[in-house]
Formats: sequence, structure tokens, C-alpha cells
Amino acid sequence: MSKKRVTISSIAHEIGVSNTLVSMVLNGKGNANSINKETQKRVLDKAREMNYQPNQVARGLRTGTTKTIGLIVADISNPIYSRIARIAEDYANQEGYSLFVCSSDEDENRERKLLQMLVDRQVDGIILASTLQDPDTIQKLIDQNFPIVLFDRYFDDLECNYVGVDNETATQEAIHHLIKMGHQNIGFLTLSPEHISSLRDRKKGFQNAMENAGLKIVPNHMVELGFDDLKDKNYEKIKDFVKNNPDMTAIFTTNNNLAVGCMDAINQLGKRIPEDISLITFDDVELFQYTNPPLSSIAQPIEKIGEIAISSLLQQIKSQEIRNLKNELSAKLIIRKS
Amino acid sequence: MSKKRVTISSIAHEIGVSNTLVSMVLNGKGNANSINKETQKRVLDKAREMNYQPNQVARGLRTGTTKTIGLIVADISNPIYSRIARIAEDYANQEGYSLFVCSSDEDENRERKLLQMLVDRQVDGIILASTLQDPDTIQKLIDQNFPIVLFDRYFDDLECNYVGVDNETATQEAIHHLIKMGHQNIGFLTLSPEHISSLRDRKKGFQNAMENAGLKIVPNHMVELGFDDLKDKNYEKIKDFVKNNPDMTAIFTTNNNLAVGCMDAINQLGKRIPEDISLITFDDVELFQYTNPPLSSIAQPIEKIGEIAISSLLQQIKSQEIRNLKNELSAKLIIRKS
DNA sequence: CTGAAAGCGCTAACAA
DNA sequence: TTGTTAGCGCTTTCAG
Repeated sequence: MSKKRVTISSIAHEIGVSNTLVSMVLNGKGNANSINKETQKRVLDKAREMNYQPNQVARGLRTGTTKTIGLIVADISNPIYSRIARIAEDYANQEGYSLFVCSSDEDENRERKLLQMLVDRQVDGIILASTLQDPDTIQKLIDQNFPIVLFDRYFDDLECNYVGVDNETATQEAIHHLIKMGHQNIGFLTLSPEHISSLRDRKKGFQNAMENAGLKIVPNHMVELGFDDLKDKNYEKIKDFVKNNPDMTAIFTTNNNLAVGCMDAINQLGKRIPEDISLITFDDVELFQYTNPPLSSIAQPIEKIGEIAISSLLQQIKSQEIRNLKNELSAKLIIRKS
Repeated sequence: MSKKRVTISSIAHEIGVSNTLVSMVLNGKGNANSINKETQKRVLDKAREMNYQPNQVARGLRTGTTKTIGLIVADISNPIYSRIARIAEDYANQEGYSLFVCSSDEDENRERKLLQMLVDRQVDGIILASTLQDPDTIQKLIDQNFPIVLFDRYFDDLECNYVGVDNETATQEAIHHLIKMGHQNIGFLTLSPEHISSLRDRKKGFQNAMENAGLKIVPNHMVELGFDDLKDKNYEKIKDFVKNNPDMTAIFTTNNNLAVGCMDAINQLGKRIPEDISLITFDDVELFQYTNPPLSSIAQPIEKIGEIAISSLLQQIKSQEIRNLKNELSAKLIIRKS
């Protein structure tokens, strides 16, 4: 940076007033501090002339508020999360906030580091889909009155704003639909860390639905993959799952990545959807309506979730008061051809 | 924030040394400044004990470097961009940098504001897929020696690092493939602002290929939609395009969003891909291999692009020297069933 | 080996 | 109506 940035004091210097005055005027507190209209105009004009742009870092240090927000998700390249990010960004921007976007990669340690990093960067608040087993780190932040809102995943004994979807009911509904269609041997494919609330609730939904229908769950039909098992688009384990359970006539997957893996595996095994195996998945991705066949799925109201997350965070930031609101929205079962 | 953060001076105070000393030790400059091993240990221990975490904002103000990077794309929820973001994030993190992620929404004014915002936030550098017509704003940054790297879209007379793909050749290849398959009436569906280099080059590729094959381009077969025309997944204009040109037997679209719109429109018109109309698109999205039929596409080496973008930026940041490197990678034509 | 002092750019009390 | 002063937390000369 060769050219020096213009600062408040360069303006003050130019027109021979104090930094304070310039600062006040520039922050619209001119009238409140009864500063001469004339002087105000001089300041404003000069600022424009010199193309003054406030240094947000300095301001942040002084005021303790940086107008930044941290967003932590498992993976920003997952469309579900990137859509949330976009919504959050738009809302945040409107209020002058910018977003640090972080991917935890479903790694507890990485998440903890990210959390710390964001705090060190003095973000004003954090939006978080946590992969943590023990929310101790989050608890500490809350104890310090740090604005934070969870989405997608909550913790049972954590008093923290949360927005998400009724995973249990939605899954139950989907399984119910499958049963109504005549399926009895329904596979359930999920991801492992059992402590992730959304995954846990989806599992409950599956179990409930089966139980309610008087159907026995065969253990082999429930499989939990580790997040790592999906790395590099390696779907071998899913293929084994499908191959080893030829009696399954339907599979429910708990997220979009699993659904893709499942489609791939089923295709590779030369089976057909839905003739041989039906497939319904949690999470809807735009392209699911164009797959072969179009995939039935449970769509979360992403826009709504993003909107509530950011607005409840902003509210916390402004009011300094933490509430314990659990926003549970309902998801929508979209039946297509799978 | 009820509990006060522990600062350097609280540590200094606790063990009765100066802030300077603490700062030096904590920054690993203890030995360089020949500070007593003993004292160093005391500082380190106390810092750990008090769980000291440096305030990055204060540091940023003092040093003028914030260890943050800005990423501006058209839309972070576009998988192409979110994948780039993820790569950039991973690399940046490794070096202690965090990412501000911004969507310009293909709006010039918004991009300019974003640029200014990032500068005000004192980011150390910017990665940018610009939607600007006139790169004046970028030029100014470069003049100030501000680290910046463009990707996906370059400007002819702007000395700036850039990484992207050979759009012209790649498109030419794709069109050539179509021609080889017997297509003569090939439609070309693109997005309007002509000044976006990638779009412009893809158009050139199309024109070249047609010309080389001695094929006449019928004007009606080339359509440019505004970015706004794709808002809300409204594909009416694409439908009209397809309907009004029944002689077209193939369509090339210049990005993934257009391809989706095209698939939708063709489906809605009751036509079949590829029997009635073939479809090839620039940009490959994971799910294109599962659509009906699997979509042929031109895949950019996203990982490579992200990697080069971030590493060349980091290099600029470190060396303070701007080069004018145009990294033109080659894209890969993936023929599937469309 | 260690510390004092200055200052990054800004804002908030408090004076005048 | 305006200015002085102090300080956010950190790093960096420079002086002991």
C-alpha cells in the first residue's frame, strides 16, 4: 500500500478542527452534539473530497464491536450450507455486518479452534451448526453472554437459541409414506456421530414409524457410516450395504450426500430406482428434481432457517440478552419418482 | 461479555514484568531478544494458566495486517463458487488466515461496495471473480499495491494475477464434438453482460467452432439472458427459446444454472434429451452425472483453481510484489449421455 | 536482559 | 459550539 489512507486526523488537520469533531460529524452525531451546521458541512465535504473511509479495525478495537459475524458449518461446499450462508450474508450485509465463513469438516477439534479464532477476531456473534460431542466450549461462550445461535443441530441441556426443523416428525412421515406404498424392508442409512441431534432425531423418526406400523427393524438394515467414509466420493460401503441386503425394497438416507452415494451405488449394482429400490432422503437439493428418477426428499425451509438464525443473532447482539428459543420449523416431504 | 478477556498487560501485571516482554515472549521473539529462559517460562506458563488469547483486532490495528482475506464471487450458493470457497478456506486457514465470503449477485454496485468494505476491514488481500464492466476500482487497488487475484474472469488491460480456464478452446472442443455427432443447428444460450471475459470467450469458442466447420450461425439460435432472468427459477425465456427454434438439435449453455434451466424447459416442453435435443454445458456439478440423462459438461479444475488463487495471493501478501501472471488451465470435456 | 514510551485510528467522557 | 484527553490491546523502537 503505497498511498496512505486518509484518516480522521488528516481531515481534522486539513480543516483545522479536532479529531473528535470530525468523528462525531462523520458518525451522524453532529446534531446530537450540537455542532455548527456550517462546520458539519465542511467536515462532510472534505471527507468526501479526500474520499475518507473509516478504518473498521481501529473502530473495532475502540468500540469492541467489529460488525462481523462468524458462520461455522460442516462444509461450505455442501449446497444446504452454502444456501444458508448466502441468506445470512444478505441479511447481515443489510445491517452492515460481514461474514467469516468456516468449515469444521465435522471435526471437533477443528470446530473448537474455529470458535476460538472467531472469538479472537472479536466477532460480534456466531451462527453455528455444531459437530461437537460435548458443548462445553459453547457453554463457556454463553456464560460470557456471547451472542450465539445454533442451527440444524441443538444440544439438550444448553440454553441457547436454536433454529431447525422437526427432524423426527419429518422422517416419520417419510417412512410412513414408504410403508403406505407397501414397503416393509426399509433400509436406513445414516452418518455416525450419534450425538448430532438432527441425525439422532431422524433415526428416532425411522424407529417410531416402523414401530407404529408394527414392522420389525432388521439390524442389518440400519447402517451408520462415518463422515470420513464419504470422502473422495468413495461409495464402496454403501454398495456393500445395498448388495448385502437384497431384501430391502426401500432406503431412507439422512442427508443429501448419502443420497447421492446411494444413487451411485444402486446404479452401479445395476439396480433400478424405484423399481428395485425406492429412495427417499432428508435434505433437498435443487438438482434432485432432475435426477433419474427425480428424487423424493424432505426439504428444509432453508431460507426461513437462515433468516431466523441471523435475525435472532442480530437481536441478541443488539439487546445483549440471550434467550433460549427453540425454533422448530416443519420440513416438507416432496414426493417425486424415487 | 461479562468476564473480562485476559490481555497482555494482565499477564505482565501478574508476574511483574513489562508488556513489552510478555509480547516478545508470546510472539516467539524471546530468544531473539535474549530474554531469560526462566522469565520466558514464567510468561508462557502464566499465559497458559490464564488462558491468554491474543486480540486479533488490536494486533491488526497495530501491525496493519489482519490475517484476513476477502473472497468475492457472484453467489456463494452456486456450487462452483462454494467449492472454490472451501478450498480457499482450507489453504488460508493453514496459514492462519480467515475468509470473508461475499456475494456480488452479479451487481456492479454491490461488488464495488464489497470491495470497499473489505478494504475498510483491512483485509490482507482479495480473491475476486469480478462482475465489473470497468475495472477502475480494481485498478486503483492494484496501484496501491493491494494484493489481489482474479479468477474465472479477467480484464484485458489490467495487470493482475489471474487464474482460470481456457474458455474459448474448451467451448470450441465441445461444439466440435456436437458437430461431429451430426448436429448442425446448434443453439447457444448464454448470459448477457458481454464484458464478462469467461462468457465472452465461450461465445468466441462457439463462433470459431461453427465457422471452422463451415456452419452458419442463425441469429435466433444465440440467446443472451440477463442474470435476472434466472431469478426465482423462472425459465420462461428459455422455454420460449427452445419452443421458437424447433430446428435446433443441440444446445450449448455457458454455465450450470443455464443448463438446469434448459433441462427444465426441455422437459416441460415434452421434448427428450438427447433424442430431440442434445445438451452440453460449461461447468460441471456433481449431480450432473445423475440427471436424466447424465449431462455432458465441461469441467473446470476447481481444486486447482482455488489452490492457485489462494497460493498466489498469499505469495503476494508475503512478498509485497505484484506479478502479472495469467494462469490459464485447461478444462475437461466430459461426455455423458446428453 | 528488561522496560518506557509511542502510536496504529478511532470514540467517549469530560472540560471549556 | 468545540477541543482535550485518555485509552481500546498490541507491537516496536529505543534506552537503559
